[in-house]
Amino acid sequence: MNSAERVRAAAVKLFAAKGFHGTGIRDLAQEAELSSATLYHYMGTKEDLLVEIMTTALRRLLDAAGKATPEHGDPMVRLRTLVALHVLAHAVQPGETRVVDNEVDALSAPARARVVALRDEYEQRWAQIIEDGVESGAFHTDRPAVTRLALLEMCSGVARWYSPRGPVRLDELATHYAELALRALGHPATVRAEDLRHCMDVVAQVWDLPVQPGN
Amino acid sequence: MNSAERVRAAAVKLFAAKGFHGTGIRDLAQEAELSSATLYHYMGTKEDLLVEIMTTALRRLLDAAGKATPEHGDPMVRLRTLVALHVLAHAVQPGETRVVDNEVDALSAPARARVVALRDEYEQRWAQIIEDGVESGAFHTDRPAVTRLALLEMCSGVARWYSPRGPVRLDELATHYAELALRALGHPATVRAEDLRHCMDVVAQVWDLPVQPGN
Amino acid sequence: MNSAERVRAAAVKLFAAKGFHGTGIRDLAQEAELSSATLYHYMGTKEDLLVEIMTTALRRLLDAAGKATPEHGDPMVRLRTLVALHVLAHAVQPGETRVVDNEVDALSAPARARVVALRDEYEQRWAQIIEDGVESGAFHTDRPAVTRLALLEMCSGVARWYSPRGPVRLDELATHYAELALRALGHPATVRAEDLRHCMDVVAQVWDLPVQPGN
Amino acid sequence: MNSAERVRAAAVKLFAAKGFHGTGIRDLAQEAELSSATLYHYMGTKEDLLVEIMTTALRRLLDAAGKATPEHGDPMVRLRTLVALHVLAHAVQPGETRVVDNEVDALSAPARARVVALRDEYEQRWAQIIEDGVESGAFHTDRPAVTRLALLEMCSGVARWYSPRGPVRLDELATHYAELALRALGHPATVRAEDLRHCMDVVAQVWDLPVQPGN
DNA sequence: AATGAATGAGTCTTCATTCAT
DNA sequence: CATGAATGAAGACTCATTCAT
Repeated sequence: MNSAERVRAAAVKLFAAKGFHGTGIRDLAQEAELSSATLYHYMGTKEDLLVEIMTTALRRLLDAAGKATPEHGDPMVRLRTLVALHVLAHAVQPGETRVVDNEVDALSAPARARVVALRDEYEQRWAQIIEDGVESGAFHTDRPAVTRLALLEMCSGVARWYSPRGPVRLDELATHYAELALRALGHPATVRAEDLRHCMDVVAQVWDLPVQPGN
Repeated sequence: MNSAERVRAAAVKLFAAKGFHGTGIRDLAQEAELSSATLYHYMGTKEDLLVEIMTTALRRLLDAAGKATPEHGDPMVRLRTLVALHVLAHAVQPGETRVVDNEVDALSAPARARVVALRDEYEQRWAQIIEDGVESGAFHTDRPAVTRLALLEMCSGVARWYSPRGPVRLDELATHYAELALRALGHPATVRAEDLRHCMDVVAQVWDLPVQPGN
Repeated sequence: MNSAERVRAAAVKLFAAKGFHGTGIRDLAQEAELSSATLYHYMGTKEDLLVEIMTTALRRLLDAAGKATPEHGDPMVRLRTLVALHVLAHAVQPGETRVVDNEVDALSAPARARVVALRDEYEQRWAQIIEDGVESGAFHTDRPAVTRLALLEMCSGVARWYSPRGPVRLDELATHYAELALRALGHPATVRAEDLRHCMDVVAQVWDLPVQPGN
Repeated sequence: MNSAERVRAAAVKLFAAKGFHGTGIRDLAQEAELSSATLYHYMGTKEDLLVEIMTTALRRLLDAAGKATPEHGDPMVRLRTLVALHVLAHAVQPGETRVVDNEVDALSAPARARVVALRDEYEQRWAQIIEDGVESGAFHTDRPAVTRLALLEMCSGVARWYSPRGPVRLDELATHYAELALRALGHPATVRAEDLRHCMDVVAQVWDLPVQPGN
């Protein structure tokens, strides 16, 4: 890992653990094993670093969502895929996603606008799928917007507690959440690991993970 | 509202909006309409203020949970009550709960230990009810711990988006979430507003809210 | 002299001696006998301090010019008065005027615009008098604009070398420069100290100087 | 223009425009289109660069003064020549002269001593000519030292406003200032462009300018 | 009860300069 | 000849906190 990567990794780790305002430039320097002046060879301002982390994470998520879920088709299939994708993304890069979820308020107005636009674009996918499913009679909920927010929060929460060293494998996690979401939407289907194979492949590709069968 | 209350309210608002580290003593003073020196008549250190806010919020939640849900009895009833309580608490005092959820890392070690102990005590109630429900056959989930965390995150998320000025009334919100939770646990029951009457009374009492029928 | 005044005096002294960029906040603090943090009770930013010094100095000069020289009347009388005023101002507050003359480039664009506007307003007085004198035949110069700039630079230069502890008294200085200027404009008049009495009174009043006869 | 020259030109431009302390090594590098590390192939320290610019400019001025004005002879002729030379030097290399005039305070003590010695040597020429003129009855002033300083400031000021793209040609400028100076010294002579021919030739030679008749 | 004044330690960031490549 | 990488010191400015009044 070179210096630039070390800086970025340090920022993700510390911003996630202590928050943007709780992380000093000296903390970053120490974590990246550089002097605080050298840090500035590899970054603009501290905020630039935050923006870069956030936009990269969100772009990857959007990219993965585009690759994993078709625009049209069975809402149940699309939803379970999107849920699995979201959960896996949060389990696989908990640092980045915690930063995205918690530090939006630390951004200056123009940067915040850009980040929020990306996030809204992503959430629109959820809204569309739920709407389609309700229309087709696959999903049952009398407050689709509330349900969408509830499911999003439920899935994002994974980043706050999941550990790959715990007893739950990634495919189990994804399967479980996909099923929770379908149940919450009043859909009777059961989700099996093989239903999410393509989704896991996309995740492995977008986030440069070694394919680990049974993970 | 007297000075001491204004300080507390300012802290809740700003800690929730900008984070503990993102909020300066001068911000607090301005929000509370006091000089920064005067602030120190009504508080100890900035961290003391944070600790007080967190422990008060958690104690109230525990208190309310004790009053609203019996130790034993039908797990379905207990769960829907606890979910409703949790959701209402987060909707009614979003500032406090966001602080509790987001700023634990800002605490020094000893203070953090105390706060986490309270939070664990509260979460243990969720664990117990889910365990009881699974044992009795009321709930169906093969990963009770995962499900518990998923539901908790889902319900806590309310503090991040709910607004009393939006189209969703509090009783609708509570009912909706209670039903989402039961569905996720594989329970067929439907939840109606009158099922949560007692719970709403407890909330109104514990958080000193005027009882607003139809809210 | 209270703290706020000490800060201002320190800034004038050091900005004049070492330039704005050459003066550190710590230099100011040391000169004002305050800690560098305490400095910020009495000022905004370092640039605010500079702007305040400049605008105050220019406003005083404009004020004095308004009081000492009539809008109309004999150009020779008006010119010798304005020259004397300018020279005295530069001799009496050399720090302020050196800052005004040398540090305009250190200002940010909006602040610079304001300061330059004041300076232009002042220089317009010179232009008007010279124009009037040329028109009336009192002055002779085939490049009034060049002559104006030459005289202004000549007079402003006083701030760079004059010392009240030297052999030249203030009234001698003013008389001498007034005569130099009239000669340069091809006017035969001789200037005597009593011609400048009113002008010196205005200076004493605008800059809060004790009236020192024979100075 | 090679790299070394580009560095020097960048320094003159930026030191003149923003001051020594207001100019960073990175500014110089950008202006010279080099990396900041490469800069150090062509210079010693930043201060060395400043000293070199100052001493070169002053040496040229001294050199030109030696070539243009005889040690003895008619004070009027010598003065008008020296004034013309000074004005032309300041008009032709305004950057260098502004640096010399404004940045002496930025020098360390030993460097300052050397630069000031050169400047004093040059000013001594002015003093000598004025003294000779007063003695011979050609000039009339009761404060020769004050007059000398006034004239020097007047002439040096040219560097602060003259532009070759304006309406005033160099020979006009020189003629005008020479006449202003003579008038200020009470001398009745009129100065014509051809009186300064030799002086302009010397300037063209010392500063490597293409001889542009009518400039 | 309230606050203006004060500050040491801290903030993020830039400085001029060096050096291995 | 050229430069990316590196840094200790310094830059301006803010921090949470205390205390005399």
